[in-house]
Amino acid sequence: MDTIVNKVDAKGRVSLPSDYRSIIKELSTEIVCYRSLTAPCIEGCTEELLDKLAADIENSMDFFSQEQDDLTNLIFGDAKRFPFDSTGRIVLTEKLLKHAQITDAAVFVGKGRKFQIWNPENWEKEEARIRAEVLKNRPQLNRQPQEAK
Amino acid sequence: MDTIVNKVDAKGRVSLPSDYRSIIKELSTEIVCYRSLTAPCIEGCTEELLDKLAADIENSMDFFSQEQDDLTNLIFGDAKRFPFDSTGRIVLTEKLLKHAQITDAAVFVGKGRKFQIWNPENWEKEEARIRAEVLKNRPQLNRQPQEAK
DNA sequence: TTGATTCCCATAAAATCCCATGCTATACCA
DNA sequence: TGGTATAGCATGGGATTTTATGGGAATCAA
Repeated sequence: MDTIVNKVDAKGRVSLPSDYRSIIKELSTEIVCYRSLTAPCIEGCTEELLDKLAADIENSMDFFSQEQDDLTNLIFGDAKRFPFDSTGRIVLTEKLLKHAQITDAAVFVGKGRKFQIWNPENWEKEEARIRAEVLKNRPQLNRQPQEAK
Repeated sequence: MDTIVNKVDAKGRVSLPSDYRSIIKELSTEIVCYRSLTAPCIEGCTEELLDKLAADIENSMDFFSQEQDDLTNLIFGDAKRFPFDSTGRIVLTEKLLKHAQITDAAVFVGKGRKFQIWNPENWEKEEARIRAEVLKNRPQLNRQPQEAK
């Protein structure tokens, strides 16, 4: 999936890029979005994926554990269904937009079975950071001679 | 399922958020609420889920244990049905409101197949606590650069 | 009767739907 | 090859419907 920039209008509406939509549409007509735990962006996925995550949590821990309690609170307390209409738009909430610092434009970034929505400038920086990180950790990928330390 | 803040009026009435309602409505027009065992909040779910919870408790513990007895007594002794009217409101009892320290506003927090109702300030603190806790226990989730050396 | 609880209606605000428009990429034809 | 028609998409604006919430009437209980 490509990274795509779409406008966010005054009502908070964004078109879900059609590539993203068509993948989901086989299953349903809605996605689930929540604030990323680790980055200033929105994450989106299908409800199936979220259900699976919940089931994994339930199975991997003691049923009455504090940790499980915390995780389900965090995930389901934040996640919300976003049905998209016939023109393919969803309406993001204030909470999500604020977390991702999105005002009038949003970048969709594919991440396998989920995707992220970023403020365009933030994504630019993040992408640069990721590139630098990858090159640092895997120098064999870098076909340029290593001049700098 | 999101977290949603609604007002509690002088009669103790609260609107059950429509997202919550629509999920339940397929089955019935009422929910079951009880005081959380572990937190200063109200828990709510369908009657079906409560039955399942009871079965889980029985399976996960010695059938004759004092512990199981205590747990089932606590939960079922407390649980009460709350039908919601045509406008989607329920009327919470003094006992529940007091336990959750709720006066004039209540936040609904989704929790998978059940949900919790909190005093807004208490939830804010709880959410912060959970986020910190989860990030601490799962450092691999934390992609923030490690500045300290 | 009095106090409390339940039901019903009214309203404002917010969420949702629908249609119109312009753009872009692709296909098709000369 | 170049030019044009076409279909799909993103986007804007307005109309419609839902939802939350307040107040009051009706019902029930003590």
